[in-house]
Amino acid sequence: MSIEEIFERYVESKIFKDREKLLPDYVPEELPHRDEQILKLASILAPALRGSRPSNVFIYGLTGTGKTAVTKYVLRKMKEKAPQTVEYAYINCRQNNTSYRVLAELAKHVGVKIPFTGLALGEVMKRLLQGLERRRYVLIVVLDEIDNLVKRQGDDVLYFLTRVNENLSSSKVSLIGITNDLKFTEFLDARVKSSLGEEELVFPPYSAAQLEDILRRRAKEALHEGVVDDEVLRRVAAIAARQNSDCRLALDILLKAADIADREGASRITLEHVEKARNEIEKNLAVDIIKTMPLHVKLVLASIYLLSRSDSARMITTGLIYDKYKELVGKVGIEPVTSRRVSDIINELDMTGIINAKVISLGRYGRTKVVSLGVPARNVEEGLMSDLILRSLIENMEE
DNA sequence: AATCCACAGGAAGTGCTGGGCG
DNA sequence: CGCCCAGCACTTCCTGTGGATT
Repeated sequence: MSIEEIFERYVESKIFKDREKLLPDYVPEELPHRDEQILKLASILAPALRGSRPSNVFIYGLTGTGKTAVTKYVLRKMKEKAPQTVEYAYINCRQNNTSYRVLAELAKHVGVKIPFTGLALGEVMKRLLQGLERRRYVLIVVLDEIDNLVKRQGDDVLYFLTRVNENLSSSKVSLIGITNDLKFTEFLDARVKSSLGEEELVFPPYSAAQLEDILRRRAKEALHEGVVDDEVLRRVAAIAARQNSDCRLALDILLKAADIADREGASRITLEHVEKARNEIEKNLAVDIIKTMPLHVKLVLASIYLLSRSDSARMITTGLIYDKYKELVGKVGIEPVTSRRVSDIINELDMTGIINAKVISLGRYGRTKVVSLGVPARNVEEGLMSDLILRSLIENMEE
């Protein structure tokens, strides 16, 4: 296929009308099945329109339940209504996962320049305060995936932000904390907890039927007519429903399936396209994470991988992993990290979902963690193989 | 009922990076 | 220039513990 043909095919796609409408950060004009949450959030935040400080809000809900979309949607509407008095700052705490970065990001919204490293935290807070004082508005700060911040750094920043109004006369600050960890508040200082949780909002998962409805509406915007039928939509909805009813995943699969169909030059999306899309998403997720892991993390993962294929009956425990890891490290000729560190690495891997780890007690034979792979072994292999050191290591072991 | 294994995982500290500020 | 800052990857030292075996 020539380059012209590829471009030509893309320009006059038989599948897409407007591909952007399926991208993850697109917020549609209507958010079906979230009316209750929209109205509640709007009524909580409404005082900002008159220039008074709304209550802080805490939003719970699993991934892909529309928390971020609803929040952005409501704030956008408010800003349209009162562009002079209302301002909002959306900060994702997964990307900005340190106290410093969150404050620096916030300062940027207020128009204060903060270098990305070097300053003392207290200094950043001072400058942020000065910046806020120069303004006259209600600033609504959205801290998305806030659990990432608190678990790693503690709640110092939150404490500062909940009390920031005491030091301000012209501007006001409200907080919206979003998390998908329902037990999150346990980590919080009591004062922060009560202040942040002035209002709470829970986002229940979508039902399969609701997912299907959302998909149908979105497909209408993004795809040409007749490209998907109900059977395909139902299938996508069913897959997502099994995964905690994650709507983002549902849209992701639909997009990928549409991409595959488009690339093949098909005129409709079939169940096979959906199946391929699902596999590809699953694979990419794992492979991408593995590729970017630091060396020792890869080595630990390689140990688990090798153990799981050598003796499938044997339970894989921390001690076994550490022995294998030392063996691998020896072959490469680098110094091993301590077992304490490996224990942390196993936990890190567990959090990504690439492995599953569970503490169990073997009675007399101690207390340990049993580990298993959380994704297909070939995906792990593919991820590890992209690293030259790991590649030669694994190929040697297989002989 | 007591013991004791094989770790789990907390606390504190080190050395390094990449940057301030005066 | 010298000193300070935050963050990260890691070490050192440590206390805690579920439950099969004695």
